[in-house]
Amino acid sequence: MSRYSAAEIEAKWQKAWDEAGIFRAERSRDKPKYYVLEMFPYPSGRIHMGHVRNYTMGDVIARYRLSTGHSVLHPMGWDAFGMPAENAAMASGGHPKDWTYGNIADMRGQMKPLGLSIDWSREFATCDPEYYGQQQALFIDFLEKGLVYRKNAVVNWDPVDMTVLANEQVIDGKGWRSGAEVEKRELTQWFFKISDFSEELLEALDGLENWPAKVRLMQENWIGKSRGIEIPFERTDADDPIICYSTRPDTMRGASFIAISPEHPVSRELAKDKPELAAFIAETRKMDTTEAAMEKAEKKGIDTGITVRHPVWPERELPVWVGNFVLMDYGTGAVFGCPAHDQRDLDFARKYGLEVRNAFYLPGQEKDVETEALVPAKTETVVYIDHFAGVGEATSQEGIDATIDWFEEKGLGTGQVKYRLRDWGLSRQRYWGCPIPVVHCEACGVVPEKKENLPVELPYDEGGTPIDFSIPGNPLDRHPSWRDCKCPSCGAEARRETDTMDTFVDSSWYFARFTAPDADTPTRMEDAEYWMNVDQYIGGIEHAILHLLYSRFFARAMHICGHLPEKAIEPFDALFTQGMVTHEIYQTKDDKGRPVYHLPEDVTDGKLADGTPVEVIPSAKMSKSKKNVVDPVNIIEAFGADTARWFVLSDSPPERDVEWTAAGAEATFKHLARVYRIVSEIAGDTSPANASEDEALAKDMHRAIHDVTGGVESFGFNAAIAKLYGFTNTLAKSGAGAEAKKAAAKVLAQLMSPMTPHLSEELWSVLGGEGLVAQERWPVADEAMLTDDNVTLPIQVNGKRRAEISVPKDMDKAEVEKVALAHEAVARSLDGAQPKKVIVVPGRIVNVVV
RNA sequence: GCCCGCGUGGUGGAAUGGUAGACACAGGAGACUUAAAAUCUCCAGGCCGAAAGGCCGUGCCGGUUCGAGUCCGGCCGCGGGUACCA
Repeated sequence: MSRYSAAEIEAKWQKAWDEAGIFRAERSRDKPKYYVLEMFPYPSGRIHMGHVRNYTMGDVIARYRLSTGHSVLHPMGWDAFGMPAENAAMASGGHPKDWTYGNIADMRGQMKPLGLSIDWSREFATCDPEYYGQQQALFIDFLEKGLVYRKNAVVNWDPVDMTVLANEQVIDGKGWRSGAEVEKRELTQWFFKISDFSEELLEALDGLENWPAKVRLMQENWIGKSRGIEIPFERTDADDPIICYSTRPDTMRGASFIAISPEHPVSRELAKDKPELAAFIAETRKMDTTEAAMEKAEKKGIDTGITVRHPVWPERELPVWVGNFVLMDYGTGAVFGCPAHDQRDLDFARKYGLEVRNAFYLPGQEKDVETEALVPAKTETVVYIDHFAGVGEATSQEGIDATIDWFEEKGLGTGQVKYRLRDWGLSRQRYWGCPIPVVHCEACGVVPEKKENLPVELPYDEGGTPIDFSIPGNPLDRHPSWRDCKCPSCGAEARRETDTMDTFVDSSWYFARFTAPDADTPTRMEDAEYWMNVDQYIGGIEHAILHLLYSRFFARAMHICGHLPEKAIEPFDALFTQGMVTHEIYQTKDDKGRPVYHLPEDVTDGKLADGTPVEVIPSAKMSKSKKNVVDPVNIIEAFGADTARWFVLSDSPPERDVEWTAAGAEATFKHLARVYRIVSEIAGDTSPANASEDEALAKDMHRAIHDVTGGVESFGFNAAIAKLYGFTNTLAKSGAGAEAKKAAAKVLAQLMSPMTPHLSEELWSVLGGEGLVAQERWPVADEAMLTDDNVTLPIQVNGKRRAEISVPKDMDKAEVEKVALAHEAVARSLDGAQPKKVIVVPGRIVNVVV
């Protein structure tokens, strides 16, 4: 008997699968299809444990479906455009294209030893001109259907580097490289009309039954449907009213000011003659553009000096303020402030000495708001104070509805349904992305490139001179031979659009492209018809909103343009969001108390070489800066892919984070070596049959089939693996005859095969199995073998467990009650008291209530 | 700030509202061995107790229920997202 050599076994079986070509996805008339997809990786250059976990989970599903007789599509590609490639080129010379394709080759090389059941013939990268050319064709189709348009929008502008910054590149309001204070700048940019689909994207969430409820809820909140009202407030100094939007118009009595956005036309107009207002607006332009920064920033405002009339009590004049917290993008860019019923308004009012006036009280608590705003839930009952529509005691929702009705009847306002979801700005002022295929012509305006001229390919150099990425800004802007072109419509001199597309565009339709990666149109209908939808999509929870929402929009838009069948407008039938892989970090503090991280190999017995004690912090997200990255390549070299695969599946439920531990990996290897040993022994066993032992083993085997199958189908991989440990232990100790043991061992090899495919092939062949276990039909549990004649019932007295009885499984309730009450431990704990009630849950529990 | 999660032994975790701690790691005891490694067997939530057994226990406080890790309300801590990181 030889010992378990992962390296040998894994190379051998990967070659066998390759030669048999069993993972090539083929359309089949007589097999059901199954499309399993993991979110494709960004080619950073190294695979990490998170990738191993993600792709192993997908592989378990893909291999399981292969063995249940499906025609499986399990592809892999690269989300290859993006900032890091440009940053690398900026930092160390070189070209984003070379950097990216080099990384792809490296990562493919690191990934292949994992033994994933991927159809590599379908591989593509989003930076392949064949891919982004089709994306440009989609853009032109979207343009034709009115799904894309141009408007102005603000970006982060670095005034020193003269370049647009991503939010990530803005640190504490300053440019990450220049350190200059970042400004907002307005540019004309392209937008997808995703907001036209707000209602549809919201409603369709209900149908996504196999998505996590939390993801659907996050998307629902993101789309943010609200019913409110637009109310014009008459200006005392001018004709045009200021229209405010409110979802809580029932608080109207408490309105004490109105606040408008710094971008509001009225703000701009008034700023012309008011330098201090202009200065305030300029100041707000220095803020981060992120929502988090805006919300957390101190709420500031400035009195414009103008006033408006309260729409219900026109004698009340309300001051108009410009507030840095009012968003121009949402509603009308103007709100009325009701300090008594909104904490932010209250803080604002206290700061600037504005009036605080209640619109309602809580029943029986008639007191005015002082430091804490009274913000009732919509279902909560309040007592309105001289409500104009005569509402007294009512829930807030009733108050809101009555208010909206009253305003509409009087013609003082218009009920409105609004969505928080904004249109998707796709323009990026960067090189390494998909060029937006339009041309700007002085005579014809914005003209789409002709489809026969696609792809509009990124220039690699400029007339043989390499592009210089060390100069900040978009190199396409200073690339005349690419930028200057002829108008596709009139042929006059024109300028190519130099903005490229957001990388979210690339990842919004790749799943569709995988169904026909060689097609000379974005998709090929017959392939899309066969393979769509993705039956199981797997990826990180960090994509719960943007990527998934954009993909849902894209699928709809592609359907409208005839690139996807109607059934594919919700492209992902089932979604699973997996957790991260974490690892402990080794930390000391420098003399200023800042953390310093250390590599594991520099730490011995909790100390550095110089004796400094090191603090060990568990469960930190793996990152280079924290020096806690475990490279899967090292693990595969030391223990083999099967060990890495088994470990990332075994130690935590898939939706939760898993902590990588060296000890855990070693223990996994020992376990796999043990299975190899046990099965090798069984293969040479000749013991005679033993009826009762054979029967007992068979029962355990069917139980294992049942539990492992259930685990694999419901993403209970860790639970499935626990069952496999149990079944291995039973098999090792079983006194059954050789035939029964061999049968059980073959089933063990099959049940393990989605997780440890190489070892399973080896076990299968050692046991004399024919062909590849990867192609073997998945075993089916015999229901009759799963039940026992007797059940063990715990007996509780007042909810505390006191005894246990074993009774026939079909014994009737009265009989069970009798047996339970007769139990000595129950009698002791009753201590002569008469039970008030006895609850018997058949097959579950008995509870005696005293 | 706002939205969404998560919190169970020394550790990772298991548990359709029904015996909390399956399975595994680390640990302890033993077998085998000249010895070590490897392997095998057994023990193991905490406290009290010789044992039988008892009490406590799923982040904290409260509620619903015959029964709550699980459902509801309120806190605390951690994580993800927050529209130009992918």
